[in-house]
Amino acid sequence: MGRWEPNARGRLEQAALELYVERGFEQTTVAEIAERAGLTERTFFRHFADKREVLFAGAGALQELLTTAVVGAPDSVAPLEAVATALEAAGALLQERREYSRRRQAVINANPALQERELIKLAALASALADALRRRGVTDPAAGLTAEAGIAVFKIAFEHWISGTGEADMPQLIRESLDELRAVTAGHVSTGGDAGYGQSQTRSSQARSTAGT
Amino acid sequence: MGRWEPNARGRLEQAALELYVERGFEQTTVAEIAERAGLTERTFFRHFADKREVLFAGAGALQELLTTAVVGAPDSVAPLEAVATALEAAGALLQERREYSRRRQAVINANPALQERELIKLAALASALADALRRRGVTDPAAGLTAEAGIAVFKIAFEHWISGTGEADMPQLIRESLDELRAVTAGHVSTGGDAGYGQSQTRSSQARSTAGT
DNA sequence: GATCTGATGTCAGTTACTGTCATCACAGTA
DNA sequence: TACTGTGATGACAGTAACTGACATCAGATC
Repeated sequence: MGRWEPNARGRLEQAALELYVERGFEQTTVAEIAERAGLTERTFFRHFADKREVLFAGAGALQELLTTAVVGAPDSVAPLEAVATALEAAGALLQERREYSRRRQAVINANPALQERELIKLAALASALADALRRRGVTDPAAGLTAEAGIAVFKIAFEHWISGTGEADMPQLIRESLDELRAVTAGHVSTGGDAGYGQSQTRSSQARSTAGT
Repeated sequence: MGRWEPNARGRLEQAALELYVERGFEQTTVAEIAERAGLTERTFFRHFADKREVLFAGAGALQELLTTAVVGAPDSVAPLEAVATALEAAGALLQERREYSRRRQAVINANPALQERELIKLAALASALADALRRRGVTDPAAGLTAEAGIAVFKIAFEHWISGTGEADMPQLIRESLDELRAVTAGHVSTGGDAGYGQSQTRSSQARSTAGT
């Protein structure tokens, strides 16, 4: 493989995922990844900030998609609904690369250092979503909370999707997860120090049973 | 300082925070921390898994407090309320060490690697909260969503508290943040593919204005 | 064909982190 | 008092992630 073979970055990504699957993340050295891609260790670090980042190259595009969708939603759409619709679109995209997502997530789930990286990417998504909401006129702290709630909904739906047998539909799972969140948070809004207790938890399980297929 | 001075772990924690504040996290070597604590680098790594972990020694106690509070809450209390009450107790605890929290958070906010560690600690808290809820009989996915929602509420409240001038009361901020989440998520629970749009976002800002002091 | 530019290779260096074994303080015990 | 076991620490060598500096090469432009 000559020095100027095309798509060095893509070759590094593929080699890394292969090796992480074959022998695990920690048991793989950057030198090995580079060698399989026909490059040197130094070149790896020119394309990716560190050994973990090679698994998260697509995060930028996802963030772009989400923020564009939120900013572009009609004014009449409520903030959380705008976020939910954007997440559904992202979910539909993920669904097109199901096997890749599975393999990648298996690697991440097997390594805490990779989970840390995933979490900060999700936090960055939440931050970008909050910014997009503010551009829609949503004020703080509602913007931040709506964004965080959206990411929580996505996380739960994604977990369900990735661990399922393959039948589940991501946009639908996201919608169901959102319904569940609404059921779970529905309750008396306190007006001061003393809280409004006494609500049965039957409420959430009832809502869940009606939210399904 | 002799070889067997007491509280080696505590000395390492203090030396690390001092140095991270003085010259920054990345500009501090583990050897320097150990030297200031009167120990060696090797001993540092016997007490802490890595250079970041020294800032998160208290996470275990916090998790203990939260899960105990959730499991011990009366049966009549709704899941999200049980979580909120536990978070208020944790917030009250944090408030007793405000200056320490401030310094520590400033260090974390200045370094992405530390933010990653903080996020995985929060994720662990969410996971522990979800487990505690399941022990109360809450089913999935409500347990996971309620826990994630609780952590989101806490994150927003904590940000507000740490960036404020010093007057704010953590339990109250948590309660207000929860109210805001309830306002933001309140809405039509969809029963299928098409979503119930058309809700004005005025709702959330109105709720916010009434939730304050 | 000369030159410029950007991607890559080479090499030396720092530092986080680990494995291994020696050493020390202290507690118990005869 | 001497002996012994135990746990914490020190000393030292080694691996691998990551960085800085400079050389080199392929292709585009003139």
